Amino acid sequence: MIKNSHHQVRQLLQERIESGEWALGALIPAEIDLADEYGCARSTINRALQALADAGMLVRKRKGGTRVCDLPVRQAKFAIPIVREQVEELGCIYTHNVIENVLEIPPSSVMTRLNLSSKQSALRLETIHFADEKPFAYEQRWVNVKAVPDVLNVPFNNISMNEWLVKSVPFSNGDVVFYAVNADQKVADSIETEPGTALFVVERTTWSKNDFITTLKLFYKQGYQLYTRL
Amino acid sequence: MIKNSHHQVRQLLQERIESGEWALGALIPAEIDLADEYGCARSTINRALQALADAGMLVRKRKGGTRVCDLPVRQAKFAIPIVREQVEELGCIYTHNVIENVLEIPPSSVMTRLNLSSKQSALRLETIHFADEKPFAYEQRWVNVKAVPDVLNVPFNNISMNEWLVKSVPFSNGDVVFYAVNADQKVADSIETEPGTALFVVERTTWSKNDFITTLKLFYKQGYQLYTRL
DNA sequence: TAGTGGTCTAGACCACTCA
DNA sequence: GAGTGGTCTAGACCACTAT
Repeated sequence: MIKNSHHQVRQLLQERIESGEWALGALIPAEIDLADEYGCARSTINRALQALADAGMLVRKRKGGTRVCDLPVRQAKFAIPIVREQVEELGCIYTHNVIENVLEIPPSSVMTRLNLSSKQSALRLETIHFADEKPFAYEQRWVNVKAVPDVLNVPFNNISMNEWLVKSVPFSNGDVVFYAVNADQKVADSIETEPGTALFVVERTTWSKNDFITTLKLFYKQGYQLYTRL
Repeated sequence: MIKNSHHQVRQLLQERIESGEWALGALIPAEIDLADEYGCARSTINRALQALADAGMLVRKRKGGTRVCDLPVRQAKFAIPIVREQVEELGCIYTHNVIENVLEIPPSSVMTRLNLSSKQSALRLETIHFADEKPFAYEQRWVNVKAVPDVLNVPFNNISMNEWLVKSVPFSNGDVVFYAVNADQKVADSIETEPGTALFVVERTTWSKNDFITTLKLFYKQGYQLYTRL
């Protein structure tokens, strides 16, 4: 009767789903029956089934029972990395260069994103990230100094703004957008490529409780790929 | 002493982390102590802490105790959608047009990805996806017919290959790569744009148990953005 | 070796929702 | 009303690992 562990039970149940023993949308036995079949407590079955439901393989309803998901959704989970870590994972040495660092009134698009009123200024940063002294990515960032006043006193020689913010405002929320864009002259110059080159762009805005912290665009040098697993 | 539910306990604990009450890397009280403090069973605390650890906020070790994660990793989860659903979410009518559908020996790059030996042929498909009759994305796909022989008998007028595969081989694994590319002449023609335009590309390979199923490239029309939440 | 988290159990009660 | 999953509890044992 195999070992009782929710991991093993989960694995066994998953195999029964993948093998097609239970068709898409089909009702599977109730927790008590499975507990009996596998010779374990109901709560062990419950943990396994909840995990499979989290993974999108099952849909559960009280009284309605548990069904195999009829419209399987492939979902991917990936980590939004710090640029330095991406570079170092490639086996390269990371450096960066802050080419702009000014306090000024942002354009209205940024004002909206950071939820600022019209008179407030914000910190504008432009940074080039290097891998082995070759340009890797170009970053345009605005920081809401009202939300993180300390930012004005940090010297960004050894640590990038990205990393400093992650450590100072650790568990913020955010949204992320990925898209492709043709490099304009300015971006092209920054990462030493031709204008018009297709670049992968990440746009990110983060906030914490009620304060908007920062918004940024990150233009990766051509050839960059974001990889993930289903 | 508030209600006992792992959801509520999780929320309360999360607030203590976000507020900075427990610093980055700091040790937090043991499960038993927290159970005592919140007046609930240890297993309730355990569920809450495990959830926070899953979310990347805590790191747990036997005997070592539970610590706030020192290097918070922002992770995002998103669903890999079916193109039809993406189009319909925009409020547009979805149609598609299969412009190629041939059985032939694939190039070696595809052969490797599908784990085929050199003599085996595979199904090559090219599809244009439309939103309100305007091109939305262009798809190049190879299908391993040995893994899904039925595919040869399916008429792809009403259902796209993507959807048929999702339903026929429901819970496959896969990897996904995102990047940007300049449109070549062929792709540009397919989605009615200029060569050189920066396009967002998704490359995906899926497999199930031991069989490789399909590999594809999806070129989205300019302006497409992939959105997600941290 | 001792303290911590990981897990299982048996029983219980409740919330939801289908018929 | 009855059957299902959601959750809590108290107790137990084990696996790991810091000291």
